[in-house]
Parts: sequence; structure tokens; C-alpha cells
Amino acid sequence: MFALIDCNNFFVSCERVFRPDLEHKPVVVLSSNDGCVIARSNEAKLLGIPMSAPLFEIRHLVKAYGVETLSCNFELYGDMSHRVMNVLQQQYKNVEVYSIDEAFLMFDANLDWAQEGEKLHRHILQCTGIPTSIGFGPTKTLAKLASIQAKALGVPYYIDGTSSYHHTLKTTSVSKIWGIGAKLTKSLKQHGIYSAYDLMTIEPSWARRNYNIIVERIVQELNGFSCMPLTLIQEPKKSIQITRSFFKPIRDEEILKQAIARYGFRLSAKLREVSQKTTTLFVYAQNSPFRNETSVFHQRTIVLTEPTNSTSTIIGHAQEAIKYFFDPKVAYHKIGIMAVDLRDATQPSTRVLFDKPKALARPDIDKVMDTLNKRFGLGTVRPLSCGESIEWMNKRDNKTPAYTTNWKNLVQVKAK
DNA sequence: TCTGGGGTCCTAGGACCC
DNA sequence: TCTGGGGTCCTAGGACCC
Repeated sequence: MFALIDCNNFFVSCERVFRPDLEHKPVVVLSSNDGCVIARSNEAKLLGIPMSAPLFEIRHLVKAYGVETLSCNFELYGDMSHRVMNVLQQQYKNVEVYSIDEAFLMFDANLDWAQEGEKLHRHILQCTGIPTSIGFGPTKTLAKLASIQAKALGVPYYIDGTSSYHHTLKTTSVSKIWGIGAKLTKSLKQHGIYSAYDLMTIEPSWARRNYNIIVERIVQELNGFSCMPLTLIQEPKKSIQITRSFFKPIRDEEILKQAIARYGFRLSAKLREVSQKTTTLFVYAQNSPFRNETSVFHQRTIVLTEPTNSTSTIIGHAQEAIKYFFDPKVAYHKIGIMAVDLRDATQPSTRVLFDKPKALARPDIDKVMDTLNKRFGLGTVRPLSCGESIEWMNKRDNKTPAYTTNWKNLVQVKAK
């Protein structure tokens, strides 16, 4: 039996742990540049604020109901996520960390799921302050569906493919199923498949023929045949990217180069953090998709002769790419850098026969920067090419402190 | 005026191998 | 008139997830 632990309104719940005054109030967390809603408290959901809504479209609701709008604080959410996962891993052997706010567990089939779920919910809440919804089922897909019910009911829930759960499946839209997105929902409805029950009762071979192996697996999983095992070992990442939108459009090449240097710096530090190197960099820049301009997407792929995670090497290539495609007529809205084709940095790499490696890399300097930034906070030291102050490029008007990861931001409590 | 960031997997088609 | 069979690898594009 699988269980899915899902943290309720996770980003909002993280904020509330350190801001108890936000309990029972409508709260939303915004994406970078305070652009879109990426998390909502139950009170905010009840006001009809949709997920992903741009802030400017819900201003009237924010004003009328005093909705608290917080800038995102991923440093905090990442750390709170670790705490929740640590609690699980201390108690159970079979834990798959699925996302920042979800984990799968596996239990013996005859577990008293209601009791175990209650206990687990209380324990996580006590240790971390984060409320969870817990769903159980014989497959991951059913456990996921059960967690949606659990969230609605406020108690753990269980679903299997037996007839006693047909009612639940009949009242669950096909769009709620894990792996069925907008496109598939539309297409399935054209075939008369509206509910989870409808999808459960079609022929798996039909699903395979008309769609693909993913949909076939979903059908099998809805019927209680597990096709998706628990993955306990975290495979190394296959790509890492750093991308950001600007608060206002940029037309200055130097500023773009400073921005891409920042992202290249972050990228190289991330690579070193997970002991990986890259052989292929992908740099891109685009204008805003929301303005009435013809869409522009500049890109450049750089294939390196040797794998690297050196800051100076990566920044060098990234800035070259900007120089290569920069067009002064374009109002740039978003740029990014991605590393693909990653290699294990602890393994020796194949040397190049004819090409002399450029003497750009300075692993000693990289190491010092990593150490300082880890100890004193991100951005304490950075290469000069990142520019001195371009903070205005990203807006975060209402960001809460990094309560759990920065000594300077510790919460102060006054006792009377 | 203002619209996020970071990932994975699958498929089809092309090019190539023996 | 008729022209094999069995593979791998790479890429671009699409769909999905949180």
C-alpha cells in the first residue's frame, strides 16, 4: 500500500509557522517579481483567487478583503521541506521525496491506514508546524486521488479500485488524476471520458493505441495494478537551469551580460554543490509574450570541449552568447542559462586530443566563494562581472526573512 | 503598468550501423 | 515486376508535474 503525504498550501503554511498572525486570514504567495499567485491559503481560495492569477488581476480582491500578499521565499520553503522529509525519514524506511511538498511512503497492505495517517499528520504538525493531507491506496495514482479527498475532508482517506470506491471515482473529474493535464482532459472528454471512473473502465490497450504508454499506465493504476514503483534512490539531475524575468524590459547589452553572469554564477555553484559538470550550455533571451510585439527568442548552444563547473568558464561562455545574439531593438524580458549533458565531477573526464584547454578555470577561487557564500549567505561574494547593483531587475516587495537559514534573521520572542 | 521557475518523460522521424 | 531485417542514437516538440 502506498501513501501520499501532501503538505497543505505549503508555501503559505511555511510563512504561517513564523507569522502566526496570518492564521485564519486570506494569504497568497507570489512568484518572482511579485507577478503571479503560486500559493493560496484556504481563505484566499474561498475568495475565488485562482492559482497562477497575475496580481494585477486580483488587486480588487486584495484591497476589498485585505489579502496578505507575500513575495516568495524559497530559501525558507526549501528548508521547511527538508524538515518535513527528515521527520518522515526518521520514522520510515521507504520514503520517496517526490516534490518540495509531497512524499510517497510504502506500507504493508494490512496497515490500519486511518490510525497511521492520523498519527503521522499529528507528528509532522508537531515537529514542523506544517499541516498535511494523507492519502492511501494500492497504487501511487490512487493514493494521489485519495490525498485530494483527504484534503477536502480533513482526515486521511483510502481509495482502491473496488466497487465501494466507485462513487468517489465517479464524482472525481478526470482532470484531477495525476498525469492527466489540460490537453488530455480535453481530448478524453471528446471520447466521453469525464470522470476517474470513466477512465478506470476503459480498455488499457485502447488507451495505448489512442494515446500512449503513460495513459495506459494510468488506467492500470486506477484499477489497482501498480505500474509506478517507489523510487528510493535520487538519480542525479539531467539538467540544471537558472532563468529569471525582469521587472521591466532591458535594452542594455551590458546589463544583460551582468544578469547572465549572475545566473551563470548560480548555475556553476549549483553544479559544484551536486558534484556535477556540464559539457553543454544553452543560453537564451526572449521578449515578453504578453505585449503586442512579435515574439523574439534568441538562443545559443555552447558545446564545451571538456566538462566544467567553473564559474569563470561558464560566465565567459554565457556572456559570449549574449554578445552573439544581442539586438538593441529588442526589449528583453527574460533570459536564462541551462546546463545539459551533466557528468559526475568526481570521475575523471576524457581529455581532448588536439584542443588546448583554456586556462580560465580557477577551482581554488570557486571553492573559496562557495565556502563564504555558504557560511555568510548567498551573494556575499560574487564575481565582478555580475555587476555591483542591479537589484532593481527583480522585484520582491514583501519578502519575509530567512528565519531558519540565516542567523541574522532568527525570530525574536519577548517573554513577559 | 504589472503575467514564475525548474524539472521529467515520451514519441516520431531522421540518420546511421551491420 | 520484383529490392531485407534488425538495430542504435540523436533531436525537436509536446505534454506533464510541482
